[in-house]
Amino acid sequence: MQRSRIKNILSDGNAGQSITVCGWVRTRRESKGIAFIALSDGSTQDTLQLVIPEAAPAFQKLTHCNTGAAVKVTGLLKESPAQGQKFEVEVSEIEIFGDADPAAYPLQKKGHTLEFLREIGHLRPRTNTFGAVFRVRNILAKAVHEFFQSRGFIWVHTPIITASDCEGAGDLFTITSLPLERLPATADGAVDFSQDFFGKQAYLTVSGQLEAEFLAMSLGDVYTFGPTFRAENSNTSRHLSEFWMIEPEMAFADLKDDMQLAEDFFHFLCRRVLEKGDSEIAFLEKFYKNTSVTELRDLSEKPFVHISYTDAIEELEKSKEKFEFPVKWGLDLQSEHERYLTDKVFKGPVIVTDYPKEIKAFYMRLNPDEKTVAAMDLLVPKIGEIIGGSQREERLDVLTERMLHAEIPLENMQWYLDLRRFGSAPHAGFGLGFERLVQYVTGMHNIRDVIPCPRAPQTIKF
RNA sequence: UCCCGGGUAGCUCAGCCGGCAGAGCAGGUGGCUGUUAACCACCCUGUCGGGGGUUCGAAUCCCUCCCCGGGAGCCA
Repeated sequence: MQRSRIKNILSDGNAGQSITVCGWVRTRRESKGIAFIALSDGSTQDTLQLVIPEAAPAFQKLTHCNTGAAVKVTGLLKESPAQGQKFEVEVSEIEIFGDADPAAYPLQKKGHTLEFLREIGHLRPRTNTFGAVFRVRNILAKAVHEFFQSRGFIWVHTPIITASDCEGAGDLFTITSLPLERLPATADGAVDFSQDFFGKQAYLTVSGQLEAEFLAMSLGDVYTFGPTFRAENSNTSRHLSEFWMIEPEMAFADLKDDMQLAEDFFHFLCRRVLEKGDSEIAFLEKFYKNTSVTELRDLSEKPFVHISYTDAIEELEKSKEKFEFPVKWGLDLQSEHERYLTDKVFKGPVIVTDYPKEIKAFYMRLNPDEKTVAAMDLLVPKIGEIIGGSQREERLDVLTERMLHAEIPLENMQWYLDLRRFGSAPHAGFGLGFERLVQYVTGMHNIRDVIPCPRAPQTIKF
């Protein structure tokens, strides 16, 4: 179907040209002798104003042209004599593909709460809010590839179905083709997964990191960008059961390189959103006031604050703030502690490094003090942890000992230990929760509003 | 999973010390020569989340279940 996109019309159109556009009616306003329609086609934040004079044959069809209707219009592009838009289309013909009964269509020309829109997930992308969010999401996704590709990172596709169950990254979904109504059992009553599809228990991945490591240890610098699954019973505005994660992994790199990469990455992403999503951010800023162009500009330039876990604890201990949870070296930072650091002390993103080994994963490299590991978390205001990374333990003996201590069965992990047996080298990487990034950039409070089909405990639609 | 707060018209909410079910927006009809979530007038709208109980009488009080939101934990 021959049609022009509204985005292109508004940026490159010439007054006087004849155009055809397709889209959905946002609002219709009528006066005596003239009618106006705001049309959206999803290509941009702005709507296209259609003007229908009474004399045009299209005027007679307006009763079926309600909010939500899908239409095709042909007309003349003109400079708009009124304030509010550069161009408008004087419509000569209008074709209605599908109307939308105003009495039944849930999206009318009024404000709706995000909670209500969450209940109509299939229609909410038609709102200007969700249009903005999903376009920003696309800008960010593209920027992720641009950033890594420009630096010579190779995009690797780690498995979604995995046999690794030992990452300590939360509960896993088991996938099986066994008959659920009659599961085969072993002698001791457990499910006999040897009869399952893969001959052993299989899961949906909670992270591509371990696989990314062996790819980094052969291809150099790599990154993953794909879906991740956690079966945790988390009911918060920051957790999803299915989310997208980005995990770069670099060979011949230490924690410093890792932090530099995270910072450059974050800066680049913010810059791209400002360049490509300015009208989306401006809209979200105007309506929700949880994000701002100035803040993003700041984020895209300002160097991150770095603080060690030990110094962070000291900072928290000397604060007069009343915390619900205790602050003590060796205990993990709680949300309230992280928020204090980002919102009150440093007023921006903070990288916390060198956490006690007991509270971090087995694969993180043991520091010379033998008490802490070369880990780093990027904390941002409001959201909290958005990136978690580390230099990986490359020494076979140290890694083996830490795995034994963490009670990780070595027999399934020989492939991982092989990387330390043959041509081991320092390497580092991190994981970035993509939805948290979108959340942070758009200012959406609830993570369920930055993914088209959110999956969470007791929540699955479509 | 735990702690709070909610569920009343299509949407947002008032009514909650028991006594006839309300408002704004949306929608409909009419008016208006250029509107910007237009404006003005009139009209329509109910399983008061489900079930049980107390009472002459329950949206309102009690029990219970379901759902939604906020916070916490876990994490990205």
